[in-house]
Amino acid sequence: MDTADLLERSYPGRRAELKRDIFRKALRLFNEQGIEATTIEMIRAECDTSVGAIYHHFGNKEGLVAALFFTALEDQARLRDAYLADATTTEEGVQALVYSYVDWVENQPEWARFQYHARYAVTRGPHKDELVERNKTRNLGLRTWLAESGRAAELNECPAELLPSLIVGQADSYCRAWLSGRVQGSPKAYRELLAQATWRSIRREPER
Amino acid sequence: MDTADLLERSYPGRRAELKRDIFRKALRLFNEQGIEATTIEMIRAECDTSVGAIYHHFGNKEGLVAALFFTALEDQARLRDAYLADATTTEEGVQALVYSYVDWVENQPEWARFQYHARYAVTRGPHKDELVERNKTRNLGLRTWLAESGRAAELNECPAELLPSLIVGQADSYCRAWLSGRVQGSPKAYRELLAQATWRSIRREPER
Amino acid sequence: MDTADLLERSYPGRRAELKRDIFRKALRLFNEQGIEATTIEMIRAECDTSVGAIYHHFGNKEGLVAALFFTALEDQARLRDAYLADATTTEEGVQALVYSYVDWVENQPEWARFQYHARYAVTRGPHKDELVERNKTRNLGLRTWLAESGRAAELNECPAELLPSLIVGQADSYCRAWLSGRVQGSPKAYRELLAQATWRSIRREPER
Amino acid sequence: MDTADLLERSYPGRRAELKRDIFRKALRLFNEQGIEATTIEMIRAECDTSVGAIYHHFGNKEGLVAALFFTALEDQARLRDAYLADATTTEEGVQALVYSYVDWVENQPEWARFQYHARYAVTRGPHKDELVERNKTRNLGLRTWLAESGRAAELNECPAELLPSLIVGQADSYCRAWLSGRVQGSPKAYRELLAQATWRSIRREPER
DNA sequence: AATGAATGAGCCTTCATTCAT
DNA sequence: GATGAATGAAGGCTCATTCAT
Repeated sequence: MDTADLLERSYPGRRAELKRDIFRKALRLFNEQGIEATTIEMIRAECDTSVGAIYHHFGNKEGLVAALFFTALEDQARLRDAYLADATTTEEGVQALVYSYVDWVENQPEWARFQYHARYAVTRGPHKDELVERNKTRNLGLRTWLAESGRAAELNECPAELLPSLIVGQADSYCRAWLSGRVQGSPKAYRELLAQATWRSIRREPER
Repeated sequence: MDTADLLERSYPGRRAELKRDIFRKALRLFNEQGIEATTIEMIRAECDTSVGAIYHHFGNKEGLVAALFFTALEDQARLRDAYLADATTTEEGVQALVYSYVDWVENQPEWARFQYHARYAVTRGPHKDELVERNKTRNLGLRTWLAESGRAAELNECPAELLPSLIVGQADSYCRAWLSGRVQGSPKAYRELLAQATWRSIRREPER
Repeated sequence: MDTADLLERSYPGRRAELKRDIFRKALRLFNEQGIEATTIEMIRAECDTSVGAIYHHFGNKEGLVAALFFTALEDQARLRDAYLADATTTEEGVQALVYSYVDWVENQPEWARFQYHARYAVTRGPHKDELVERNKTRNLGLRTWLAESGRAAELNECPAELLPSLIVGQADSYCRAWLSGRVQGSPKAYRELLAQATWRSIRREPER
Repeated sequence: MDTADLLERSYPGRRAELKRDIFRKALRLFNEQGIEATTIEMIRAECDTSVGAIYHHFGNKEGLVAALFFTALEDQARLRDAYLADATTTEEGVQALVYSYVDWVENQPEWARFQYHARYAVTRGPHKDELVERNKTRNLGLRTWLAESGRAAELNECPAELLPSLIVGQADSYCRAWLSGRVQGSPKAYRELLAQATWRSIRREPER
């Protein structure tokens, strides 16, 4: 599954063709040049359209960035929820979170890269409220799963606010390194190692 | 130890007073407004100096960002190496890495926050070569420690490129969350939990 | 024929009205204040437009200077080729070159003055290659005429690279003096004297 | 005779060493980079001195340009007057003017090149009155020679304001072409051809 | 005489956005 | 819906010049 599929999934139909084209090209430019360094004119040139058309579809530059960002977040959550649905035990659930994270980044490296850089801009921009709103809805499934009875018994005691970092921190760290080219090995190739390490670090250890 | 101390350490002497003042104020503005959104004029006004003086000392905006960034990296490495020097066992070494990371972020939250955002800019800007160069020298101590005989025997087998993410990923993730205000608990308060989790995830487990 | 005509000839049509206006006003300012001393803001104020419009049409200041310069060169060549077309003998050809040079400078003193000062800037700027290119095409007619059979027999032997200076040097020198106000007499009033002097200096003299 | 000699001649003595060094290096920079594009800082770096020292010796940038310009003009006039002193006939005088012009440009190409570009700046700057003043004194010898009885009888009738261009126009034109690299042949190699052409163009022709 | 940090007016240029066609 | 010329606020940066040391 590649970028085109992701877009077709998010914005289906023939009418939205130009919109999807702008999305695709803007995503590439934002990653290659940086969000601030990418001008509307560059996007216009790449898409062979007019600045007016871009403003017609996305309102303004921040609107385009936010739209891309939300698309990325929601696609990532979609995969996570799909993996989580198949997990029965707590260990399988943790594995699902690590696998889905790693797999999504490797399948959608452009969207992943963009998401890392765009979060800062969107968090401060006029769409920050919409972001908070969407975060809530999007993470409902995850919170439900975490809250299921019996979880606490299988995990080492630890503050709730620490848990997300313990679960996804190592995978996240490696994915960032891979996206920035500091390491070569594909995240997917290490997903078992990452999931096992994570599980060892948070499971409740048997009493001696 | 606060920001002023860090600066006095990096740029000692009376002559460098203005330079240190620009540093301090620019750091704050970059964090508050964002690097791109902070203008030279804002810094000038804050320091009650002239644009010429800023350019005289740092060449240009990118030079100022790079100087701040290198200062942060080197101060962070200084603490890491100090902690590492006291570690004897491998477990203590891993603990030193986690503790120094967490402690530095909490002691220098402004520098830490800046460093996260500035890396992207410096990596792409005209100081990228200097960054690579400095990275090499700065991390010599760490690489030496990691290469010491006996390490492999105490750690679970894993690719070398994966190890840094396993060691520092969880702490890094939590520090980012704390700096951005998504969590409240101080990183230092969790440093034992983080170090233990890390160690459990990478130590070589006894054969059953 | 004045500056307005020259421009209407070079950039015809109603759409180009603003472009022509910028041209006209910029030419005057460049001559009055000097090219370097003329700021985009001065041109903007004079044309009652926006800086953006100037950049939209000419790219940047160097682009505007180059556009003016090429317009001058091409208009001058147009007149030269027209005069040359009517010449049959070699003497008439030389006369055509001197007359057209002198007449053009007097008819278009602003363009002539500008051309003298802009050559230096364009030769060193980013349009230098375009200049070389255009020089070739523009001087095709002249080179053809000079190469016609029989020329050598009517002229004193002299190196080819010296000939242009012999033909146009005196007229050029006087035109510069006139444009800078060092002399009063109109170049056109002296065009016969200049052409005769030139012809005497290069014609093949009868054997004694 | 080269640039160093010219300077030793104009500013003799040991104390003036730094002054001469600034002169030499500034001349080169002005020619290589252009007068406006050369900054005081560039000159300072080249001379390994301080900006203060430059201002101490020349007042300001315009003062430095003017000092260089006057040095060039006066050296050129010195050679011209020396050549003229040896001429007895009118033809020899014209020859002396052409030869001295050509020889000086070839002996002092840097000063010649500079003089062409600096005239414009000095003519408009605060030293313009000094220029007019100096022109008068400097050209006394030339005007005396031109006014000597009998000249008119040997020259074709022509307006006085036209004569300088007739005499020096061709040589000047070729020298400019040579300095700008448009032609290769050394001016000196063509000095006889140039002087002869000039003489044929202005001498009084025998009645038929 | 020499130094060089400091000044600050002013320059060129960019670019998100608008709006008449 | 589409176009792209026009807008103009604002930014980074330069550089001649000054002056305290």
